[in-house]
Amino acid sequence: MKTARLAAKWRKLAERRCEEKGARLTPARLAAYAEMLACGRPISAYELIGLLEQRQERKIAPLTVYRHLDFLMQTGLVHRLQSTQTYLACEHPDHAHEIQFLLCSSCGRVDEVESRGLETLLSEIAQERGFRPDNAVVEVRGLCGACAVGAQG
Amino acid sequence: MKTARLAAKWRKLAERRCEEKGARLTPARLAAYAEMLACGRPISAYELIGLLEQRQERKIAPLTVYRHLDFLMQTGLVHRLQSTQTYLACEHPDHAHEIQFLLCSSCGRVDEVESRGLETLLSEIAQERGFRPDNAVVEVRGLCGACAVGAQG
DNA sequence: TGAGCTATGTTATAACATATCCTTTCAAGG
DNA sequence: CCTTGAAAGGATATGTTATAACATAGCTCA
Repeated sequence: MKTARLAAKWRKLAERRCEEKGARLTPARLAAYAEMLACGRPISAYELIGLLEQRQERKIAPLTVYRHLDFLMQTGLVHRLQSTQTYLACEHPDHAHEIQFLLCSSCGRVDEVESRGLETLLSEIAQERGFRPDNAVVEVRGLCGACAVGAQG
Repeated sequence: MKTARLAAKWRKLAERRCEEKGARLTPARLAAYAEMLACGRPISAYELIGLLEQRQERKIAPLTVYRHLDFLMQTGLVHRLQSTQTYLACEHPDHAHEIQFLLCSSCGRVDEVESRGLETLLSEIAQERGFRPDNAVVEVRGLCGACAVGAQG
């Protein structure tokens, strides 16, 4: 199966992650992952379908891609951005952890942030209210450094 | 137009908010708002359509309801939960502010939280990265107090 | 009155996601 | 080698969420 070019580093990472989970890194899954890494920005499931169809010169059903995305999210290789219904290859895949995102409204760039302080504060807020948190969606929209400069600031 | 029963308190609030914005609180908008308040939990746009159709005994197009929801969100009377694509009448509509949510996975209950500390921390995190924040989505999923107790907590 | 604005209505379609059912792949045990 | 069962993949259809494009109604104010 044709796949996007994939640096050895990322391939090994994906293999390791799958091994840990006893999951199979099939060609189709690897192809989806490689495509997302090559793309480097958040894309919708249907954009991913388009990219894969172009690469492989055949039709791919939505369900197929959603299954691959689910798999990649479970293995921590891909994140879903809830506020835009898009998916993004993880930039810091060396650890599994809670992540927060900074999304630039102007250029579309996304920064992953890992703030222990934020996680702690969220836990405290929850605890005060007797709430037992499971996972948190934190997505901040605004202007990234480069775009903020351009926009007079 | 038939509308759900709406306490005077909420009606006055809606009128005041619209007046502030120079916007018109039409019967259709009020009906949508009343329905959401009566419902008391987050619902999808299409659930709202169903409720309104039942109440008014006529067909309502999706676009109509989406326009009402947009209006109610702009006036701060309704929030959208990004992680579930649902809408919720604001519980604390006396002020316009950033809000965070605690969503119970078990009973569906949603708590609105207003944490100045969290806003500050998010600003700091953004600033460190040269990011200029506009708005933040913070939605924590987990178990509310009541459900956590039931679940051996 | 009528020009201009806001709101609403109608129809169609785009965009995102899942259900159902069947086939293929592949590793493990006979 | 063969079978067999589980996991993965595929085809088709459908469900769910949201918006586009265009027409009509009703209010406001000169």
